[in-house]
Amino acid sequence: MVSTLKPQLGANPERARSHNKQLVLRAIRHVGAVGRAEIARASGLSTQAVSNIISDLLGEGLLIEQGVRSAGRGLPVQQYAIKPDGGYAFGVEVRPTAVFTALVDLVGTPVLARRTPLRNAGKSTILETVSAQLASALIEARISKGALMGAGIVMPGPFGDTGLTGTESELPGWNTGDPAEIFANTLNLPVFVENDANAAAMAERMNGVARGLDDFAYLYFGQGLGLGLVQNGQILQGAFGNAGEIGHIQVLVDGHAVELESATSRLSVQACLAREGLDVTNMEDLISLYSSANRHLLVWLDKAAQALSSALSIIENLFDPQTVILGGAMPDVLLDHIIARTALPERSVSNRPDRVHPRLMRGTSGRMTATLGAAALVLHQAFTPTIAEAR
Amino acid sequence: MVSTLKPQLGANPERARSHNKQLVLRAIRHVGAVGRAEIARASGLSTQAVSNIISDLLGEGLLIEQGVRSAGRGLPVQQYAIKPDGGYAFGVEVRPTAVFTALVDLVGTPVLARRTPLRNAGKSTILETVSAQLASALIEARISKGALMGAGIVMPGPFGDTGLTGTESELPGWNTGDPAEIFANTLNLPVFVENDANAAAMAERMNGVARGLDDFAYLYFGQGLGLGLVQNGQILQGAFGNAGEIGHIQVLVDGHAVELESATSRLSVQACLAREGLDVTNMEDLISLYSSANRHLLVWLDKAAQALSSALSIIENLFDPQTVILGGAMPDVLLDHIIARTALPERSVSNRPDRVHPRLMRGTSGRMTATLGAAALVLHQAFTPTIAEAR
DNA sequence: AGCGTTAACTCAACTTTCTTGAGTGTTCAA
DNA sequence: TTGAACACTCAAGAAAGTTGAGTTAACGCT
Repeated sequence: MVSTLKPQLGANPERARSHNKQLVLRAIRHVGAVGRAEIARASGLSTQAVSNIISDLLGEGLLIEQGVRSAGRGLPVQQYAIKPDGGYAFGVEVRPTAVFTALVDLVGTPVLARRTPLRNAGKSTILETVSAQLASALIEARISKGALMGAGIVMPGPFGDTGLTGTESELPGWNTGDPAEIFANTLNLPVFVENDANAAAMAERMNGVARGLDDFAYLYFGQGLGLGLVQNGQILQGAFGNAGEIGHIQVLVDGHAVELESATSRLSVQACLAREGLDVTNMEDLISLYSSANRHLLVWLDKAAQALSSALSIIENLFDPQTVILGGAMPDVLLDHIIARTALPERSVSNRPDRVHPRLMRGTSGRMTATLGAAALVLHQAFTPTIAEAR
Repeated sequence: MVSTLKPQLGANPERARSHNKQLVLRAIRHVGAVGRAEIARASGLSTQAVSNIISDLLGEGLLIEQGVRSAGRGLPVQQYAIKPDGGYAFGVEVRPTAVFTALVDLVGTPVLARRTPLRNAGKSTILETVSAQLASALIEARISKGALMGAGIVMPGPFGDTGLTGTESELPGWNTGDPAEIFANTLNLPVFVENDANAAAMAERMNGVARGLDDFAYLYFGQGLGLGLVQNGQILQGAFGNAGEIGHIQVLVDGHAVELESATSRLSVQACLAREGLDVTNMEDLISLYSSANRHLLVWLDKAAQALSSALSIIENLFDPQTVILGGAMPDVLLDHIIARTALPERSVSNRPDRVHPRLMRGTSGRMTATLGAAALVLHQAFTPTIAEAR
């Protein structure tokens, strides 16, 4: 009867300070090196307040002084930058056969990255493996656990019991309990869980082609095809955390309606080439097929581009993003080929003359994208002001 | 070279207070009547802080005492509620042939609503008409201008120069300058501009079936078909304010790909019936055709439901909303018919057993939906905490 | 019926953090 | 050479939150 109040944070001095700290960090990260006055103007705070906050952050080892810049008249600007070893983030990508882990510093540079095969895909095996990898990563990088700000975990979605469960690539045993909580308890760290596409999008935003973009979409070629949506600088998660399940929508290829994922994904290209007797298991195989201009691969690429054009129309018209990024487990040359061949829909809100970004861009590809993205989730959190965050 | 800092507000005492005030108002609005302790728990503020804020809000005439409720042990709760005449919002919907206006009180109850025909669709004519309507509305309702919190304006999108311009129903002369600013200067009020679908979605969230929902989609039957997306309680606007342009995406009807809007919109049903020699100009005509079970109308409804099923699959899988609402310029009986006939996609993240809301619901329909939604934009703003709002 | 427990709310003192305004040092331009 | 522009610091003051003790009212156990 009594509808419960959704918790949302009020502002008290402590939270205000924390909010402002993150605001300052974000501003410094955004431009690499800035002075206090500029931050003050952008944030609506007094220079004094910014000065105090920066001196705090220096004390916490999150910032370093970064020389002076004399900009026209007046006292030269004392600039500050993020201190790379001010903190670290642990990124984990869980797959049915292996766990990928990476350690990333505060500016997003990978310190180490590793692939660990799994004996089995059981929940406890995964938790043990991740724990062990975290411990050994800390030792290898000579970092204290206190310097770890958190862990990002990439797991195959969708989460919970949906109409899409029962499909391939699922991990058993994770439908009960909140994965984030389970990992948080095991690792004793703040944990953020996302799917591969969302994580990849954040990686791109932290240190890739989407740097500084607040509204974009990321199409992630994985086992299937995932969509990561960033709106206003935040990942769009949906009511139950399953937004971006684009793989199952219908698109047109050669006049026929097919599931998008069946035309553009790693499984799709493997299946297509397997029908022609070609056994492709890794990215190198694909690259060599492409460099030899394999006809079947080119046909597949053409169909993938067609499917993508439909998908692009939907994404652009529904989200009106600054750009759409393509990346993931697909060689760069193939992504570039697809991008070059994808017809940019004319009837689209994105077809505007005053664009500054291309409508379709290639992001970081390769096996570690999502893992680094997992770590990027932690960094994102560290650089995002907290008050008024609803969840 | 120097990338500019995106302004984002830091927290100072003044803004913290304003944030907290809105938080308290929102909490009270959400449940109708609450006590201070409960708000304190939900917001993470002390009861003392909430008490102080409430006494402020009482002084400003935004709240009224709402009796005591004895809930178990302890001192009975002194409850508070929004004071209806604590403020008013003006809603405007601009169409090429007429301007719709409405005055709404702080709890969302319409005080008056009106349709004013336009001599022409020129910019100055519109501005004059809206100004005049605002003035006369204040007089008629005996409200001082000071009690007006702002104006919401609904205008046909998309905004700016896109691949979709040059189509029907546009207003000339609004592509230069920011419409919000122009109206704000003319009316001398805070102004919020949105398209019809977004406004309707907010109306539904304020006082309709989406009350209390933070993640949902609203399909608005207007001239065409628009999609209003609410994510985390906020309208999803996209990078250039044109998100939700769903009318032009391709869907399948009887195995053929067509533009969604050509199968489900007012223009579509009019065109379809006109081909059969039936001239339908208003909702009453449609209702009588429906009650006489007109074959052509039933065929159209069937196709609309088919198209909608495709659209629903896309919306659900991309946004993972709590529910999808149908409303707008279409009679309730027709909306209900369409909803009953729309196949709910099985392969959808929304097809989950633990749902609490239906996947498809009917919202408020009728000519004034978007106009009331325009006013709801103002209310929404009044009830939304401000710190960390990025735009 | 009496009395201890529970819970909402208030009062007054205290704390945190921000702002303000005066003052310092550096640079550029007239 | 001088003054304006600008970044930054210092110290005092102001705003808004928290804390802890005290008050009041309802419930429930004896």
